[in-house]
Amino acid sequence: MAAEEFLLDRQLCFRLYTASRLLTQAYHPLLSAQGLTYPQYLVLLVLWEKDAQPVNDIAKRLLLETNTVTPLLKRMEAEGILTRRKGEKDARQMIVSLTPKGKNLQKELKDVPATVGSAVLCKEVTPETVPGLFTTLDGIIGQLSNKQHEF
Amino acid sequence: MAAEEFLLDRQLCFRLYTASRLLTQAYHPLLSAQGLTYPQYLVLLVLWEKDAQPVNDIAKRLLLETNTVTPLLKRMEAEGILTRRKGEKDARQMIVSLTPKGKNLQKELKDVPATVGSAVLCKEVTPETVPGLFTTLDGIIGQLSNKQHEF
DNA sequence: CTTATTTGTATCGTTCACGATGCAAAGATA
DNA sequence: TATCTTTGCATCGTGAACGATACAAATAAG
Repeated sequence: MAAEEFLLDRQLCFRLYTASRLLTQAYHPLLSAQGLTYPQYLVLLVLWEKDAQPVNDIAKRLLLETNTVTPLLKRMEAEGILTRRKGEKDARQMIVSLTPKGKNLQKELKDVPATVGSAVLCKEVTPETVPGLFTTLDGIIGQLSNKQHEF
Repeated sequence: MAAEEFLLDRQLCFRLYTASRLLTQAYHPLLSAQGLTYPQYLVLLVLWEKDAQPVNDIAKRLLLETNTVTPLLKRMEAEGILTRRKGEKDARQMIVSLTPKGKNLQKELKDVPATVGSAVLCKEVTPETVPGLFTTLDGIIGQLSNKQHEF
C-alpha cells in the first residue's frame, strides 16, 4: 500500500530522531544520578566553556529558542546550579552564571563522555568512522539552520 | 575551563539531537498544512505499510513506549485519521486502523519525502553519502536498542 | 480449578520543544 | 524630544517523550 518513498526504512529523519532519542536515553542514568536532564547537561557544557552568558547566547549556541531555554534555566536556578541576574550594560539581558555547585558538577560528570562514547561503539561506529559522521551531520545542520531551504 | 571531552563541538549526541530537531522542523510546514505533527506522520508511515496493527506493534516499530504512542493515537482518532477497536482474539489489544481520511493523506503528502530530501542536500549530503550515513545511524540504533550497553 | 505471573494498554506527573504572543529596554528615526 | 522599530526575554498553550504506576486480560504454575 505504501509507495517506495514512504517506507519507514528509507527515512533519514526517522533514523536521526531514533538515534537521538536512544543516545539521550543512554545519558539518562548518568545524569539523573546528579539530578540533571540531558538538555540541562547541554547548558552546562555551554557554561563550562564560557561562564556568565546571556540567555540569548546560550540559546543560539544550542540552536534553541529562548522560550525553551528560559524555563530550563529557571529549573536549574531552583536547583542551585546557576544564577540569573539582569545585565548591567543592557537591562534586557539576563546573565546566566554557574554557582560553585554548577562548576563542581564537571568533576562529578567527568566520566560521562567516555562512558557514553563507549556505549555506541560497534562495527559501524569506530574512531575511524566518527569524524565522517560528524562532517555529514554538520552538513545537515548547516544546511537546515541556514533556512535557505524554505519551501 | 572545560576539559577537552566536554567541548560541545565534540559531542555526537548534540549533533544528532540538533540534526533531528532541525529536520523535524523542516517537515513542520508541510505536515501542519494537513493538521499533522511529525510523530503522527511516523504513525501514518507505519500504518500505510500495514494497516490494522495493535498499539504494541506500532510502538515497537517506532522504538517508542506505549505511553507515548497511546495519547498520540487518541489525538489522531479524534482527528478522524484512524480508529481504535478492541482485538477480537486478544481483548487486551487495541487494533489501530486507518480511516478513508487517513488513507487519503498519502496522496496529499506524496511530495513530502522528496521536498524534505532536497532540503538537506548539500556538499556533505548527497545521494552518494546518504547510504553510508544510514549504515552508521543503523549501527548506533542497533547498538543502543540492544541494551547490552547498560552501564 | 486456583493462584501467580506476564502481557498489552492506559493514566499520571515532569520536562522539554516550539509556535504565538506580550512587554519592557534599547536603539533608530523624525 | 517624541515616536517607531528592534531586541531580549518571558508567558501561554499544545504535543510529544518517558519514568513510574495501575489494571485487566491472558497465560503459566501449583
